[in-house]
Amino acid sequence: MNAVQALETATADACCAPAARPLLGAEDAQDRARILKALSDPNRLRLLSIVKSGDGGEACVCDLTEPLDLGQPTVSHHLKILVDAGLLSREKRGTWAYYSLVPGALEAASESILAL
Amino acid sequence: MNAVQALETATADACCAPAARPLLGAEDAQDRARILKALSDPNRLRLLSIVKSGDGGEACVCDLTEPLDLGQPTVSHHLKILVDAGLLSREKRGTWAYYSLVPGALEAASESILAL
DNA sequence: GGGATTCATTGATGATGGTCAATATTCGGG
DNA sequence: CCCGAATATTGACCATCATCAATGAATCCC
Repeated sequence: MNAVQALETATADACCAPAARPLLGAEDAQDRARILKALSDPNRLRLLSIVKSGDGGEACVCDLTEPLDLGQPTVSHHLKILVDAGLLSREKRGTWAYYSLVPGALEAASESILAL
Repeated sequence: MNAVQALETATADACCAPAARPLLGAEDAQDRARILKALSDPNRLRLLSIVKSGDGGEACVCDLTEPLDLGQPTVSHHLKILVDAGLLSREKRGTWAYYSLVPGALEAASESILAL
């Protein structure tokens, strides 16, 4: 289970609870912070933006290296962080690796802020 | 102008643009990342949660130190980060400092994720 | 099969961040 | 005016992070 999946189960649990004493539990907070940390880098935000608006909702690494003015290893590193956070999914077709948004992941992250 | 205010003007500019080449500009990305970075720590999320649910929508430092199991200087440090990010506001009454949510700030942060 | 291409991984480095102990500051009360 | 309480600030320490150069792994094409 990746980070976004953990987040969704956690927020589902919290939806009907009458807000006990520690309003936001330590574990829940850690789950949410994990996702938000992946979103807290400007280059990663731009990566998500490019992927989201890419043709077919996807983009390969070669499309992402140039507009960010970063080295290819650095871009791969950021993409890995986004995949590990459950925000992006990776599909390898031939020599190329195509990244696309995980459906609902950004909405879940957004909700984790509103539902504090 | 704090970080949330900069974020609001930036997203307002982007709302009607036909999405030029660099879909999310470097400066806009940096503004959004600044807010999200303030939200990317579990203890700060819990601080926001406690403040939001506090009596009158506010809480003083003495109410925040114990439930987080952190030292008082650390809590003050986190609160300063949240204030600088434009998420919390500080009002000193007597010896106590009361923190409260800046209206619309969480909603703006949430939107900065959805509007990638 | 060999070379070229695309991407991931490793290792290193400088910068940033979270935490605490100690100290400073500000304010109310006697 | 001085004392105690609440909070902020400073300095230090260790961990994490963003980045790059170099290398490795997988795939396609001739």
